[in-house]
Amino acid sequence: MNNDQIADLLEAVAAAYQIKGNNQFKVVAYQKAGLAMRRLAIEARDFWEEGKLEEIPGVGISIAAHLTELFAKGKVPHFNKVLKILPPSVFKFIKIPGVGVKIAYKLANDLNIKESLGALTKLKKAAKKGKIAVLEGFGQQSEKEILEGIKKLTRDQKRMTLPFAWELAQKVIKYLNEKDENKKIIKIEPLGSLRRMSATVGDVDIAVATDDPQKVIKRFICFPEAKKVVVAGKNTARVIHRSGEQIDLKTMKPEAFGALLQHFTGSKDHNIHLREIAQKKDLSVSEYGIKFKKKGRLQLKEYPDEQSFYHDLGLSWVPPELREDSGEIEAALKNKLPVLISQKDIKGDLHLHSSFPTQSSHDDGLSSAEDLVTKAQSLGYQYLGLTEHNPVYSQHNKKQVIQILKRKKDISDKINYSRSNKLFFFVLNGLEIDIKRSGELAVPEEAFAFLDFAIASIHSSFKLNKKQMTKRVLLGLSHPKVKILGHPTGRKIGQRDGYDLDWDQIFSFCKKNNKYLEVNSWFDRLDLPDLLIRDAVKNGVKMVINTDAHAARHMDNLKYGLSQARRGWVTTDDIINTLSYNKLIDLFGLKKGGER
DNA sequence: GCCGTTTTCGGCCCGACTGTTTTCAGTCG
Repeated sequence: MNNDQIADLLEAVAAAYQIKGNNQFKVVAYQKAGLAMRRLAIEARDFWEEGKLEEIPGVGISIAAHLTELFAKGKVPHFNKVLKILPPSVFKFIKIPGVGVKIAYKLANDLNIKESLGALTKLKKAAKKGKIAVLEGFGQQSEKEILEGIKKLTRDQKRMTLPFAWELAQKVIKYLNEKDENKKIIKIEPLGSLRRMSATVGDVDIAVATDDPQKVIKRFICFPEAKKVVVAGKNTARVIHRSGEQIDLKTMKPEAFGALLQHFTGSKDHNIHLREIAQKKDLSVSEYGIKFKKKGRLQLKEYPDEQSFYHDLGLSWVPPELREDSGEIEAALKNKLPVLISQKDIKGDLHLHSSFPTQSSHDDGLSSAEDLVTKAQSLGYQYLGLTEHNPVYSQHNKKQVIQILKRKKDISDKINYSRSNKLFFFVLNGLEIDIKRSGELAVPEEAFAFLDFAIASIHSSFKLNKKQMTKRVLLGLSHPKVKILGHPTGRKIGQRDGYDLDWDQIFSFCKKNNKYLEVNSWFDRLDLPDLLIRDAVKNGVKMVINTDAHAARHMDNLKYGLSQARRGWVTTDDIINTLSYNKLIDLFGLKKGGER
């Protein structure tokens, strides 16, 4: 059983306890334990094998005992007994927005829809026949909302990738700022998972600090790419973008903007933890500010910015990317938050595809090597790595591959030696090489002489089991010229999960042999994922943040990989492309002496 | 059921919204 399945189980038990009317805190405890499972980057089974289940936050003596039974025997009779009271359809119903466990349970029983299969269709039918409105506790309105909820559910199941949401938000912000002749917008910021730079985003939420909310809202609902205005209220508005995505705007007077920004940035768990801390100090926190007890009465204090808000709770300001309640609050209380990496620390991009034709089975890039260099210089970099795909191995013999790579090397040599050294810019000649199913690299040994370094990546046979896949990756990484494991999990957001790897083995191999895990910035990869980045940091494994650009303009995407690194608590020291050119080639064993 | 630099017992986040209600329960973020 993997972590997500265990989370499903624990949450189902929580739901059953809720229906049974058990202690609500017991219910919450199971929900928390479920969430903790979803957050683990390492399998809970591994914790069990090491006897460390109780080290998972939210897992205590009792749940640990149940999980132990689960791993040892494959089932937990106690859970099965508890779950018997819940018809399987309930778990379909609670996915409908506006329907929680209680309502789902009532619908399942009163309408006699117990099976999971076809449950939503049956519910829809019942609603259309007016069978819900007549149930006790329901009415016309709730029936209508359930119908709309089902519709929304089918539409909403796909979350946006971070880059899509980010660019949409920037468009709205730019539009609002451009038309703001009277400077009504004092501050404007994205909110929620978007501001926290989570890899996927549900809705685009934007906050504006202003003294004239009506003017801003009037402007907002005229956004040319909006196809529908849902609501335009006094302080908030909602439109539907032509892509179908929802965009919310929230306004607040500048004096109180800090608490609003903080509250709606979340995460929910971060906020809950903050309020627990506040409570112990006899304070009460909300989106309006902090209430202090004064002479027995509560008095609200407002905050123009987040810094002063966090300060009054005894914390240093927490970067949004860290606000997941995964240790950042404890660190902020001790003023020991890490200094996160930022764009200015990046000295080069080591995963770029130029238009040089390597006769690969994958895509060539669209921009010439020279154009990539120009772009890199405009970004303030000192170097870049040209890493086109290897020539397709089934259609080239050794000699042909070497010829292609020789011509490829000429291009970087020409750039490196034809320019004035005063420019202080260098091209590393690399290659992105497929790791074949067997673990072999897809280029002949002799070809490596023409390369400065290589990235090894998996582009096929994703379904090997964990043991085979780990062996394959480690074999691929073991060549001395291979320095980087490209997009290490192989996930494609919204399309496929990553393949199964034994991360403990990968981490210790990388650390021992100076191999570097890539944080790939491509929009639907964002790979390594944030949780694994955090684990890599904890294990002392160094990484490289690359764009995998197939055109010069894609080199601007580095911010997305960077954001995932920040979510993984990454500092400059953890990332090798923050090194100067000389230090980098030293690390790669390429010290050439002389002017380079 | 979990958790602890005031606690191993006694607590456990806050406010808004909504619909079906006669004073509130359920859901959401």
